[in-house]
Amino acid sequence: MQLMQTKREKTHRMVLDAAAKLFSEQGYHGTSLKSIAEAVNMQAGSLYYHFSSKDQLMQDVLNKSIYIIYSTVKTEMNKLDEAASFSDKLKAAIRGHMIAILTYADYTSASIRNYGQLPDAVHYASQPARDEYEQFWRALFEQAEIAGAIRADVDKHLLRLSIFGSMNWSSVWFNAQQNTSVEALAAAQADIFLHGCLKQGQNR
Amino acid sequence: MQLMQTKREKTHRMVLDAAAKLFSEQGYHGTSLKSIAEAVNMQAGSLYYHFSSKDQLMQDVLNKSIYIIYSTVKTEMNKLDEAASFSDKLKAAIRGHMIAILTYADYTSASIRNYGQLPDAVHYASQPARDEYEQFWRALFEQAEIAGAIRADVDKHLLRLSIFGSMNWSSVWFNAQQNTSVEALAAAQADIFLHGCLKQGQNR
DNA sequence: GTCTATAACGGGATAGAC
DNA sequence: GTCTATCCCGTTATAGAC
Repeated sequence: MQLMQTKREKTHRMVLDAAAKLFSEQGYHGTSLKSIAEAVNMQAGSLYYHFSSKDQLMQDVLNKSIYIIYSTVKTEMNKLDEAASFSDKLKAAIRGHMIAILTYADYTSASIRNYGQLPDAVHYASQPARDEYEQFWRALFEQAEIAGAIRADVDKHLLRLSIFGSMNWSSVWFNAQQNTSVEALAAAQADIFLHGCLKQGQNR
Repeated sequence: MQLMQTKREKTHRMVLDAAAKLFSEQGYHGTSLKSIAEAVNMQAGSLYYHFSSKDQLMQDVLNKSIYIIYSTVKTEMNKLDEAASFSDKLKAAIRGHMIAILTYADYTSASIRNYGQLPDAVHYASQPARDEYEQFWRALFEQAEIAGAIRADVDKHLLRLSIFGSMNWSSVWFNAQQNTSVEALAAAQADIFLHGCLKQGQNR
């Protein structure tokens, strides 16, 4: 086991962190290699010792972002015992996704905010990992439907996309919010999607 | 009243339409004036007869996008009679926002997807209009709270942001979905936020 | 109104010194 | 490993012809 990082590995990581931050703030095309290099006190040309191209850099940010999100969600799901209800599972999945998104905001928001605006090659290279994660969510709602946990007239497909939209959009506004914990936020998100906002038995 | 458009006005609009489409697909920084000009069979230099700069072009796209969304929402709200419940109002507001977003997808998605990735001057110039629209939604939920329509333990602020996230994210995935009408989609969105997805009285 | 030509600049990427 | 120097290309914007 090799916990000590070589200088090469440390710098590699610092560059990737800086790239993620700038890609998330200014977009892929709005970020120059020079600005990434400046963020780590280097010259632009030096980056090529660590990365073969700007595309490669973005690629690595994307892959890391998807890995962080999916593995955090898996961790939260694994905390559940076998008798967990659909509500518990959805809450855990949302908690994992939100923790990942808001804790590793540079990576995940770089991924989310540049989605669909990247060179085709970069986009396609990250598609398989994205699909695999999406498949996890599809399965979650399919199981819930089979178990009879969700209303029959709710479109599962739309429900999933709605939840994704809410969660992902939080990476845009979260910085402004210092008062709420990520855990509380995730719980409140889940509550809205599980029970809606109307007062019980009320329709006004 | 002047319905006839001059050639100048027609071309101006065609250029703006092309810019909105490309800004939405490739982002502000990823879009060159040359590609906008090509989309309307012109040379890049000729655009400057109609617009003073690339920033100005983006500025106009943003303003038009916000105007379209807010005015469509107002139109839907005005269709309600005075006795309308909070449910009716929320449904109408969501319907208006969704109709605007999905019908004028080039403009609205150019605005949504480039949010926070634009030059400061461009961003700030559109802030007042954005704030005004946000204020409409804030007021909607404040009235609902006073009227006792929403659960006391629901965070109004988060609820609004969640709904915005869901709606805005739909501009990312909607192209893939040809089977559902915008009206039906909006109604389903509203239903999820009003009533949640759980089967009544169920918590599994 | 639109064209062509061009100025002025910044971008990604490479080569070789150290 | 990082630097400097440089190549080559695309970008925004302007000027003047038509």
